[in-house]
Amino acid sequence: MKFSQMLTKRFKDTPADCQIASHIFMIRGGYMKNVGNGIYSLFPITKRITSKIEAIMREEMNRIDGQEVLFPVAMPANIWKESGRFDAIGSELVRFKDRGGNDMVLGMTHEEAAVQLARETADSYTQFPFMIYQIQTKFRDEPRARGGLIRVREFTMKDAYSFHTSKEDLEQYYQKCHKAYERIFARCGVPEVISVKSDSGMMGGKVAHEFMLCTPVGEDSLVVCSDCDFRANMETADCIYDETAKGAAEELTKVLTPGMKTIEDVCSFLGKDKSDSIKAVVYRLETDDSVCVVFIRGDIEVNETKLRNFLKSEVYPGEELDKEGIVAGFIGPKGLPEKVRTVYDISLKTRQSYVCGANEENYHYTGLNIERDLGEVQFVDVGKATEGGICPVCGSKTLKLTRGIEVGNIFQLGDRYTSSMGMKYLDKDGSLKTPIMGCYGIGVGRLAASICEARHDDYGPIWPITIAPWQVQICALRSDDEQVKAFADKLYEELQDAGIEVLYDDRQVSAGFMFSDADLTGIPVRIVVSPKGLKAGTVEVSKRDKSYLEKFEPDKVKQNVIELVRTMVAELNNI
RNA sequence: CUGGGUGUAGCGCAGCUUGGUAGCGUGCUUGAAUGGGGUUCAAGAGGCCGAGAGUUCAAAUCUCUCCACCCAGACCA
Repeated sequence: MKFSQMLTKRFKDTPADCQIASHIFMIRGGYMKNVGNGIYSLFPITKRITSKIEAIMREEMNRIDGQEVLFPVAMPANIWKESGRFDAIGSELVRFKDRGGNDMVLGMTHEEAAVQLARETADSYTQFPFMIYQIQTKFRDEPRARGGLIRVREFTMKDAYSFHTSKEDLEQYYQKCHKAYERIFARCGVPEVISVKSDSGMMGGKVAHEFMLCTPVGEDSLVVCSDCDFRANMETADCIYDETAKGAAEELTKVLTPGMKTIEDVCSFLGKDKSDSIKAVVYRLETDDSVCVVFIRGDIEVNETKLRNFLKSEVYPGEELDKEGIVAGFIGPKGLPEKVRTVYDISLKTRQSYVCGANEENYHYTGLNIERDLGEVQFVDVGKATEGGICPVCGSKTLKLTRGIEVGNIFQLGDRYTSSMGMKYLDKDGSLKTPIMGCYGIGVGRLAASICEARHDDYGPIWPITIAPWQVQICALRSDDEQVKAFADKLYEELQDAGIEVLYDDRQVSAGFMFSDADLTGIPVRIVVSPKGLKAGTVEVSKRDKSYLEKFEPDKVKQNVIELVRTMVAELNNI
C-alpha cells in the first residue's frame, strides 16, 4: 500500500475525548472514526489488524476441531423467549418489531442461535462432541461505552459453542479451549494474558474463566497470589481471614459517641483499629423491596457480586435508611429490629470483641462478643479481598490487587440453554438425553485496543508483527530524488513479490513528519531510504521498538529484511 | 440510571462576565524556499457558534427546555 493513497488522517493534537493510550493513538493515528456513542467505523489500517487477529483465531479454533458457521445479527425473539432471556435481560438487549409486528432482537451473544441451529441437526450421540464458532457483529446497548474500542456497543466477536454428552467431556474440551486461547493471545503478541476464575453473570453455569490483560486502565479488579497460581476476579475471589489473633473478650459497654457516624470517626475516638469494629452496610433488595443490613469488619469492603449471588437478588446500596427503625450511622447487630434481614460476613469471626453501633442516636457499643451477645449467627463470605490478604489456595499472605481488561472468557454452561430450548439426542441405550454446552468468546476490537494499550511508547503503538497492519514500512525521504524513488519503488515491488506486507511512504513530506506518522502506524520493521544514505552506500533498517538498527548495502536490504520478518513472525508463532 | 464536566471550522481552543452577526493554532488548497524527528513564508477555501423556545431594536453571549459527548459510579458474554 502506498501511504499517499491510504484513506486515513493523523492528528497532532490529543483529542479532547480520549483518556487512555490506545484510544488516543487510535484516534490520532487515524485508525477509526466515531460514528455515535460506542459505535465506530474502522479505517483500512485497523481492518487489517482485526483481520489478522481473526485469522489467528480461525486457525486456533480449527485446530481444536471447531467448525465455522454464521448466525444472524437480527433474529426473531421467539428463541430468546424459549431460553427465557428475552425477559431476563435488561435494555442492553436491543428489541424491535418487524413490519409484521413480530418481536425481534439484535444478537448480543448467540447461545440461542447455536442451540437453534444444532438441536434438530445433532440428534444422535454419535455426532457429539462438536464445536461451532463464528466471527461476527454483536450489538449490546451498553449503559456506558468508553475507552475507544475497549468498550463499545457494536463490535466483532469470535464466539464458540461446544456440545457434549457428559460433564467429563465438557471439562476436557474446556481445558483444550483454554489452551487454544493461551495460544491465540501468545500469537497475537500478548503472552502475558492470564486467566482468572470469574462470576458467570447472565450466562448461567458454574465454571467460568476470564482472560485478562493486566493494566491499570482495566475495568476489572483482579486478585492474584504472588506465591501460587491462584488468580480470580475480585467479584468471585474467596476470602480467608486470620482467626488466631482474636484478642481478649471485653465487657459489653454502651458509650456516647456524639455525631460519629463513620467507622473512622468512631475508631479514632475510641482508640481502636478499624479491624476491631463492625461496619453496617444497608442494601435494598430488588426481589421483595426489603432492606438487608450487611455486617462486616470495619476494614473490609462489601463485595456486591457475592452478596447478590448469596441473596439471589439484585441489591441497591444505601437507600431508605429511615424505614424499619434503622438509625443511620449507628447501626449495629445488637438491638436491631428483628424484621430487618441481616448478613454476617466471615471476617467477623476474627475478633472476640468489637466496636459497633448501638441502634441509638449517638451511641455505640464496645466489647461486643458475637457468640455471647447475639447467639449463633450464620457467617457468609461477602467481603472483598484485600492487598496482602490470605490466599485461599496456598494460605500465605501474598494476595495482590491489580486491574485488567477482559479480552476473552470461557464458560461451562451445562444444560442452561439445551434444556430450556428442548435440545435432545438419542443415546446409545435408546433414551432421550439433553446435551450440555460450553461457550467461549473473544472480542476482536477490544483485543486489538488492549494490545495497543500493552504495546506502545510515547509516540504510538508498537504492533506485534503477527497482527501489525503491515510488516514493513518503507520511508522514502525525499521521494522527489530520482535515485531514492527508483530504489524505494523497486524494493516495494520486490518485498511484496516475496510475500512481505509493505506500507510504502512515498509522500513528499519532511523527515520529521514522516517519522512521526510512522510511529503512529506502529509497523514493526522500518526501512529508511534517503539521498544521504544512498550516497554513502547504505539503507537503514530498524525495529519500531528501537531494539534493532542496522545499515545494509542497498542490494542486501531485501534479503535481510525478509529474514528479519520471518524470524520475528516465527518468534511469536512458535509456541 | 446517579453525580460532575463539555458542546464555537476536520482536530485542539479563545470569545460569553459587561448582547452589536466570529477569531487563533493546526489540518486542507495554491505558489516559493527547505530537506534525518511534526521546517519556513505568502495567498486562499472552509462555520444555521449542539437543537428548540423566550427576553431584546439586536443573542455564540442572558433565561428556560431538550439533545449529544466525556469522566466517576451503577450495570455488563
